[in-house]
Amino acid sequence: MTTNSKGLKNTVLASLPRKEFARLQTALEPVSLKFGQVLYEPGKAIRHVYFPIDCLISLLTAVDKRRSLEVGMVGNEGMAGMPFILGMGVSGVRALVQGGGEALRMSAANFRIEFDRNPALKEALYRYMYGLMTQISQTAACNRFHEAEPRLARWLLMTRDRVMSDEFPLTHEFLAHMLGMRREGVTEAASGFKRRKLISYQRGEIQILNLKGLKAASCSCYQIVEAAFMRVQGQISAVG
Amino acid sequence: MTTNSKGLKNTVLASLPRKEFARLQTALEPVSLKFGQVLYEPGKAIRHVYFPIDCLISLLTAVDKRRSLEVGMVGNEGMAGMPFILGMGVSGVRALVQGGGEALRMSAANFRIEFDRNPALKEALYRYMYGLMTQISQTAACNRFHEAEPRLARWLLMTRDRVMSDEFPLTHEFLAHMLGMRREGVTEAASGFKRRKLISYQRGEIQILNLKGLKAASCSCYQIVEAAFMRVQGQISAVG
DNA sequence: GCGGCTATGTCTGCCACCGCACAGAACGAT
DNA sequence: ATCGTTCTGTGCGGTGGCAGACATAGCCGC
Repeated sequence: MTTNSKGLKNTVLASLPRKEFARLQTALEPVSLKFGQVLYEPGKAIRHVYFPIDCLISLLTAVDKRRSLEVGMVGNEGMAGMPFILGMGVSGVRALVQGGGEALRMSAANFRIEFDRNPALKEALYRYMYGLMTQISQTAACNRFHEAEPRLARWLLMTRDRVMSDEFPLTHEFLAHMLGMRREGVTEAASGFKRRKLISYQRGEIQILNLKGLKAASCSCYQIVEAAFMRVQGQISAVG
Repeated sequence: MTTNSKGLKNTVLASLPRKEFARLQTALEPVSLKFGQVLYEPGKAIRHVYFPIDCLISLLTAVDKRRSLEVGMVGNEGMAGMPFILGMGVSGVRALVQGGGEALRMSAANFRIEFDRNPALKEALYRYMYGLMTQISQTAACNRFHEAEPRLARWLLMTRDRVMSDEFPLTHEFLAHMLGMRREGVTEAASGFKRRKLISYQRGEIQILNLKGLKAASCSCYQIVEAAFMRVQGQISAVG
């Protein structure tokens, strides 16, 4: 039930002791999320929390009608609906399904109950929260300092890690919204990668051809963020 | 004990029921923080948590030797050492005293104990965490999209709100590190404000002359962030 | 009151990215 | 097959902010 048809699973849920997970399970409901679906809107109430299995959810902050920026990415390493673990019922950001796939969801009411009486879940989610904070902080700096190409590369790599596939549907327009730049800028950066045979794409389908090359083209922020998640997942607790 | 000589106080502590605060108090220790002091380094253990009273702590992410960016600001509305409430003992960011002043601090060990058995403190801090997340997300977008002048204005306003004074020590060099830009860029933006009589400054002392004008010169991110903190402070809980 | 240090002012070239405009190309619907 | 739509490619002028180099001006210690 944690795993989908391909044997993938949500690592937060997978980290729970069997007994604690068993209690959760009855309240979890498998759902299939579709590309473009909007899960949360800023200022609006959160109805469900989502544990991605092989889908990908983007957290976006908008500054005006046209311009937005992705501040966080939620894949199978985490959960969407973090305000809830802080006792808040409304989202501060827009949550958008950026890669379609399966997830497990739970109603807000059920989650509140389960979260309160499931210490292992609590700990796992608080630790994930720390990783998410690190990710947000790092991407903030990245988006400020680094140029289009490295940022695009980082983004593709992080997406790949979360959807567990070298190929995913994605238009330049969409990428522009994520990276906080113009569609033309994305085209330029992407066509550079295409020419160098790092990726290929056509009409909304992107494929990673040369993983190593893409990593070399990305900024160090990629490693930093991924390392941060590794760290929070790996250990029992960093508190001495 | 929550209040300093000028009657200012830390709002997190002030929000606690008298009884719960009383228990905390024995473990709290008043300290005077000096400008430039470094409280946390990324990857290093956190020894104390800090509840600012009239000082200001900056949370910074560095991308290389020269370039850094402020991702969060902690004043008397919050606490420094948030990883601790997530069960982590190391900081992900650099914490720097940006405005000298008084604070109450508690050792990591004591905080862990108090935090665990003080539900009111827990709730207040989790709610503050939500506000901090909003702040970080918003400044991420702001730092990406908005120009030097509005960003500088926003930063001065946010600082003013937290140090509770229209005047504070601050060099252009320092501001540059906060805003993720060059010292020369800060000089240019600041001299524009000076010419327009919004601020005045000389050798590391900045003074706000025209608050309204400065607000008009800042971007909307200022209101958005401040409104977010108002919201988390004002209510019992946003969960229905 | 001199020399050194730190803070601020200004200039010159440069470049990544923006805004806009438009052209081609792939796909879907009828 | 044709048309409209969506996606991608590419050009052009403009500009904010970069890098670096200096010049000036307060402040400090001796």
